Amino acid sequence: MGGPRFEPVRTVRAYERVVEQVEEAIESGSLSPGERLASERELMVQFSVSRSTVREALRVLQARGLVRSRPGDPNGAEVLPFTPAALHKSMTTLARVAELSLAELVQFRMVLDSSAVLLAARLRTEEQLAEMSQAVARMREADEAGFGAADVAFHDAIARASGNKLIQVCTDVVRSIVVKLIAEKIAAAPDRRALMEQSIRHHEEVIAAVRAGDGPLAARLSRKAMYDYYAAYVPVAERAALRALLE
Amino acid sequence: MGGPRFEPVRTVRAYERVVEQVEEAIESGSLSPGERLASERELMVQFSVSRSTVREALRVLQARGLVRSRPGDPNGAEVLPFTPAALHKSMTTLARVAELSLAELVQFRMVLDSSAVLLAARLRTEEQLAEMSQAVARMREADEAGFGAADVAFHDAIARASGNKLIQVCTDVVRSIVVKLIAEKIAAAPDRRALMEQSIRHHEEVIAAVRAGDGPLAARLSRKAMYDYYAAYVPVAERAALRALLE
DNA sequence: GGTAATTTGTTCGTATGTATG
DNA sequence: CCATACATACGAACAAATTAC
Repeated sequence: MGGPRFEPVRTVRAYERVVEQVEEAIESGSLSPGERLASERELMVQFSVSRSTVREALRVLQARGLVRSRPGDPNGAEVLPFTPAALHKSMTTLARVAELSLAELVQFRMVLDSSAVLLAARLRTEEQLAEMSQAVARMREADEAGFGAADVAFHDAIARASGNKLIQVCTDVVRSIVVKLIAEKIAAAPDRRALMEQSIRHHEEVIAAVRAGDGPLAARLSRKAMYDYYAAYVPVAERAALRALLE
Repeated sequence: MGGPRFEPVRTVRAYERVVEQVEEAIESGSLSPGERLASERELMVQFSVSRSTVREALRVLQARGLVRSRPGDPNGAEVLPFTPAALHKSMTTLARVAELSLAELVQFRMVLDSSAVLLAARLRTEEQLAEMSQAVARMREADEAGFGAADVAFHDAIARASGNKLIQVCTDVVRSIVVKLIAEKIAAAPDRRALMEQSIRHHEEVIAAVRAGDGPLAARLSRKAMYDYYAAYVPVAERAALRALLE
């Protein structure tokens, strides 16, 4: 005994080796968005594997949102710019199989959004502040269809002003999941118009606090705004967990 | 003109149709973890597609962490219990291709962890409080190798006590990414022992605040603890963004 | 323990629809 | 319109691995 410490061998499939190499090339930047991979027939030569193996690897890379291939394209598969599509997909799956409640999703939004607004109050530029104001202006002038889009633009401006790309991406992903869950309920709300106007007032208060540089106040207002907008769709028993964030 | 409004047709690949059906079965619960899919040869009959198509679909489902297949397994592919592996993968990819800085990752941890602790101060059970104390006790008695594991256990107990599964998963994913980024630096820190003791004191203060039910205090202490532990590894220019969360 | 049967991993060949020039 | 090259999809075959008898 006392010999070399061997490690268990994990048999790694051929297609995985292909995936690893292409993934590494993309994530390290040696393959940039817009560039093309070689054709499948060429890749099978470069990797010394069969066509099927190349294709299985491409399917995995496509599922991860890294490349896209189209039939007939004389160039090979296209390297895609990063999109949070894969993150969105896995978080949606999480929401379904882990049975995330609407309350948990809204609570998560309250946390991220208020944190973004706290940071934005410190770090925002004048341009970003103008974007927020313009978004709210569009919310006021928009019909019920355009309201949602302007609201997204507002929250996205906040998230960008936070200076944290991870907050920005997660905010966007979770927001779209929440909206998809209750879009019809929101559209069918009897007091839709009143809710929209209340939301606009809340947004203006948040902007005022951000402009004044009062991060903690802006964060509190942001949480309150989100609670008032979504609480009606959350079962009564779970609202207490949301209110715990309102102090 | 004035005829029916046709919609653009998105050609959908055969393997995608297979993926959709299996995915729907799993996410809706009609296929549960531990259950088996039919063998590839049977699936090609059920879906009326070739074996290659079945395999491409299985590769995608495997990449999403929903199933696993092993060579020779007389049962088909196994439906897996949910793990955040896919979420972890896509967030790691995000970190690399979007060039997330360590500062952004630590900032995100500060936001999530302090929110979890804020909620935990309200919602924790006595058992969860005991788990936190036990974890800190293990941190004190552990060597430098066991310290990290006990620290993970502490933060996981906090996250679970928050009552929000999304916070719990994201905390875990981002933590592991951060640790992977700077594990060697932490291990090589000259004042490692002092940092560990300081961290233990901070954790005890957080527990005391949670026990007292003072969420805002616990949250502040949590942010301070994380800042003190990680700031040394963050470039000086980016530390200001972290301090913005310390009020 | 050894052998047979079945399954996945992988390869190869072929046909078809599609995009480019 | 045609020729070329491509991705999509199918089917047959062999190797490697696992289970069950």
